[in-house]
Amino acid sequence: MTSTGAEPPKGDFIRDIIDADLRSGKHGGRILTRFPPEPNGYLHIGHAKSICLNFGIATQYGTPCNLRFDDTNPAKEDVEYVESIQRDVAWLGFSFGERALYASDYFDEMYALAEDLVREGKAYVDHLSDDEIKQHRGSLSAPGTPSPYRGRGVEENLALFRQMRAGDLPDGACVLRALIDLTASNMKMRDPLLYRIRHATHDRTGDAWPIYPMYDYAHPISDAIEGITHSICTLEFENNRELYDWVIAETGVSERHGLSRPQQIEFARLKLDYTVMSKRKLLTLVEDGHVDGWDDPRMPTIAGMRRRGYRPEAIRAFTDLIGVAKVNSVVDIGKLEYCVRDDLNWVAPRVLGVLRPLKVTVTSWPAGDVELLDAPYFPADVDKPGQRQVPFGRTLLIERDDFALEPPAGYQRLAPGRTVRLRHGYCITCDDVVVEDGQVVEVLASHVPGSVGTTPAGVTVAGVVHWVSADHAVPAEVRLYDRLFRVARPEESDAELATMLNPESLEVVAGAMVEPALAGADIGGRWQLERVGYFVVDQGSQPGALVLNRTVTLRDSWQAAEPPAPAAAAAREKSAKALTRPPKKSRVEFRAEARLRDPVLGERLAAWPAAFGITADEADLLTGDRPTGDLFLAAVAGDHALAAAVARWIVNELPPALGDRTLGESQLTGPALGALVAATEAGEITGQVAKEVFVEMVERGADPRQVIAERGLAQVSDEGAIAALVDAVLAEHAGKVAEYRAGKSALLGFFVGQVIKRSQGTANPQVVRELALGRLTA
RNA sequence: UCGGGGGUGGUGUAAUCGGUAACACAGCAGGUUCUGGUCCUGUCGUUGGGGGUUCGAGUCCUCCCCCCCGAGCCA
Repeated sequence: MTSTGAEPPKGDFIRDIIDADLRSGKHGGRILTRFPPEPNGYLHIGHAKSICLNFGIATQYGTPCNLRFDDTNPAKEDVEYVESIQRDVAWLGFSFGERALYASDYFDEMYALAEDLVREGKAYVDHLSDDEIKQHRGSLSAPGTPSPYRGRGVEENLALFRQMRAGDLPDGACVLRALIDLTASNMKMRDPLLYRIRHATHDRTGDAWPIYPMYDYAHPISDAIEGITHSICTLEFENNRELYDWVIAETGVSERHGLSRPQQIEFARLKLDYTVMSKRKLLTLVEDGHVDGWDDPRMPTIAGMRRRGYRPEAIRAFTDLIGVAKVNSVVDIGKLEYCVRDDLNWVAPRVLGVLRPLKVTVTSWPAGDVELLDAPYFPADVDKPGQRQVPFGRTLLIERDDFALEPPAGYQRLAPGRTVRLRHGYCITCDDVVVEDGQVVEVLASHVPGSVGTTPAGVTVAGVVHWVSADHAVPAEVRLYDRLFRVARPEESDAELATMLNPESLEVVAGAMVEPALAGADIGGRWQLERVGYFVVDQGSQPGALVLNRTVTLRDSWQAAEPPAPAAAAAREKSAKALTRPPKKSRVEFRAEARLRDPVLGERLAAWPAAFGITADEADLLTGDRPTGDLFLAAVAGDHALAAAVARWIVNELPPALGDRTLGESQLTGPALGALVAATEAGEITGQVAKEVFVEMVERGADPRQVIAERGLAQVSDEGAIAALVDAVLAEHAGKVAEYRAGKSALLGFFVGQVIKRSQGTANPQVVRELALGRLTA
């Protein structure tokens, strides 16, 4: 059993970063996250992922998580949304302190900081129109050109900005732009807009502001003011990170508040099969009447899922299940459904209800007689108390699908002459049927006396079916929901949204009959109709007019054979963008150009393969710049016998050891490298030790011979010494030895690794391998 | 190299330093069962491709391929 979400959250790359920051004391040991929705729509399952991430981290590290509305664009935002968002976050099970926060609370400080930027010459007022600004921004491959207003003096800029703020200027008259770099390859850095004029009434600040900050300005400042440490957002903001850092650095906002600077971290947003996630498309569905509002049970909104009967526990379990990463991916909706079933299984009482009734007359049962049968609300494996009584009489209703005149192979239900168990009741045998217009309209059956709770000897039941007593059952309207779209990836298609909708996403069943226990069911109550599915009592349900929404079907391994999974149908066409993308210049070409500029490099490329016995590929890599080649020459010195090995070291081991450093910044010298390679080639040290020493040579100019001598790193090839280590390791891992002998030969690497580790890397790996192999096969 | 980010079974996510490719979903085959539910068991994957370094590569080097994001006064 799983469910209840008591398991510790899985680790992910974001938590790894946080743990590392905690260890290094980067934020003075503080952790603070935030969830920053714009109140311009309802929250959906994708937001739930972000909410569970941010609030989940907060819970895990024992810190708060801020709910902050990014309310910087009054034209699009509405209080209806801020209310729904707070309701949804709370429903998901998270609290956000005393109250929600608002970016608009920081408008004063944002403005003051912007004035400072102007004063420092880091921002200017631009009068270009939006079209002109676009033109001047250049393109992905062409640099931008300065606006004629870019060189304006500080005083003039300040006066103009104050006019903007005072409301003296009409919408669109001008904007405040950061003065950064119009040639930046990151378009976000080409003098981004900071403020625009909007004479609009804001839900919270009213008419106090005729100007509003842009996201790229407001967001980092809001984070910094609140002391957010890890500002988690989705992948499409990767390009914004440079600007995020610029705003925080240039305004000095963190320092002004005595706080560490927040770090933006991006993760892949959630995509789900058979639905759409963009607010615009969801809004279209609502506005065009394809669904019944934001909380339509087919909607992927939190409100929709709530009305569908999902519990927050299931949604949290789902977000745990799918994890967090930087890879764009599409989660199949079956995983969500799995989580919902796995959750409901433990909490939903079982009752009987028939969607499409077929009349059964128990001819052996006296008319008017009613027996009350005890029926537990939960099966034994759920182990929860509670039971009710279900009335049994002469006239019953069973599911139309549970009777077949000609049962197909494997059919475990009622058919002429067959006996089935009525769940919690008697076994009945079909004796005859009444047919009208080719349709079976009634089954005539006889009950097996004494078959309640036990199956009498000699009776063979074909299966168990659900039923209700016709005289006692309660009518219900049952709404069967299915996936909203019939195509797996509607958002990747150019087709009209409406044409991709699943016409069977909602089927209203009018004539359903459920057992009397459901008559007074509370709104929001979750039930399992046995063998049918999980249901929730709809908010529109009334006494005498019961309405049930199907939350999710039961897993059905019987019908599963019918609908084949259309997995392959989701084949994607190459994107138009990818087709027009210009080919990238490769590193080969880059090195070739360097050699064109510097003839010496070209000469080296031509001469070295023959001169030193190295491959053409190695020569290519060695001759892309001077320092690399110089290092090679210095290391080889006069000893050409070492040349090939030196080349391999420089090609394969130098880049990772260097990391972000350039060769010039490292402490590595040619003679030292030559000595290391010589020692390695001579078998004085193992390759592993050599790599470790190499790192120290790069980092602090260590002398290889000295390090080897001082630390006793000489290679050990003595079989006796190694054998002792091998035996010790094998003895310690007797279980794995058995696995190895049972055929798991990949374990050899594990044993070798253990022995080498134990020898501090000095054991001759070939000898270790041979000895280990010998012992294991002995 | 326009810049940035990615590529592990059908799906999602893992894999300390280079040392057993793991967990879950789905699928398939069984078992248990008064729900064709639950539960249990088994089964299915060598990491986008080539080359290289290494005793050993998902992990390091290299070449190639593919995908995503970026030119809103949206967020």
